[in-house]
Amino acid sequence: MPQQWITIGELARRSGAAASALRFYETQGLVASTRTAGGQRQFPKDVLRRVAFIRAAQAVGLSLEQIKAALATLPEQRTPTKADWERLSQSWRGLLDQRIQALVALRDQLSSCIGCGCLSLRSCALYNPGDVAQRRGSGARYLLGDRAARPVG
Amino acid sequence: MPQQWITIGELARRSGAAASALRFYETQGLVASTRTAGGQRQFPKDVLRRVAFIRAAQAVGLSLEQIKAALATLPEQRTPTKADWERLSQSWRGLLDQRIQALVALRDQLSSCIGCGCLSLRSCALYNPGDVAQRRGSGARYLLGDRAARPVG
DNA sequence: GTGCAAGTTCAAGTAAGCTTTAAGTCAAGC
DNA sequence: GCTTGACTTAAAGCTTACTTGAACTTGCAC
Repeated sequence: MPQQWITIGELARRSGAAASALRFYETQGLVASTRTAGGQRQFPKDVLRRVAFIRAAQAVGLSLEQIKAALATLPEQRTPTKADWERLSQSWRGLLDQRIQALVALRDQLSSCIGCGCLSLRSCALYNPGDVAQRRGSGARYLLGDRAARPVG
Repeated sequence: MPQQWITIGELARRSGAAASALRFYETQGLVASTRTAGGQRQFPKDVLRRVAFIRAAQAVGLSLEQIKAALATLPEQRTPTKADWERLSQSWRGLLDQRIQALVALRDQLSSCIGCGCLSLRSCALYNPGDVAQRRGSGARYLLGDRAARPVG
């Protein structure tokens, strides 16, 4: 096995994530490293796959918390098998399907609103608080709406 | 004209937005009010429609900044006509279409990845930084990706 | 053995869209 | 005239996912 370890700089270059992001991931328990005698991080090479996974999951819309949970279901010591990846990918597909459906429903509502002119009335479905797409919450918005909206007021 | 003005509490109840949110909207210039002699807000009744618009636009995924810009294109003094609403709705439709397309593309990529097993390799399109769905940025995430991602590093 | 890039930690800053809190004022009913 | 609920402001807090800065250390080449 040539070159078992990589530095944070190399990991950053090869994964596309900033070194500061990688350090942040480590504080959050998403990746792990050992240290050199001098205290610098040594990442095992397969952390590259892990970081790639994190970025793909983010593209799907998962939070780091959710990604961490997903990573926790992967085998710790052995390289994940195709079945492992498929399992995760399947759940991603479901999430994407849900989001797409919600957006399509919203778009269709919008289309019918254009037709009927109800946009200026409060009888319009678009204007009533419904469970469409994403919701507001206190603090940041969540792409996946995995946190229920607080009762208003 | 019975009951020309409403209090912030009534507006909150009827619009579904929290009073604190309405005050925040006022600081951001999204809604306006006059004051009683005692300094309490008086909202014109048609601000209800405006707030409904804001919430609908948020459901579509617009930021308050974008909503403010959209509101600025509405006539200030007269009640917006059906044509006004249609114009805005049309642009919303386009945005929704774009987002749906991006998500569908992502889902399809994911599907083909499940088939080919490439999820464990970095040749997978999902793993390479591309312009799919939403992007990370510093700070909050944007549903619409209307702000370019900072260069990594 | 020196110079410099690349690494380290910790704290604070950033973004959006609010909510919460503190400390007080107004309006309305009795 | 007093209580009570609704209202006021300003400032701080919350959340996620990082970045930035300061102050310093390591590692490698020459």
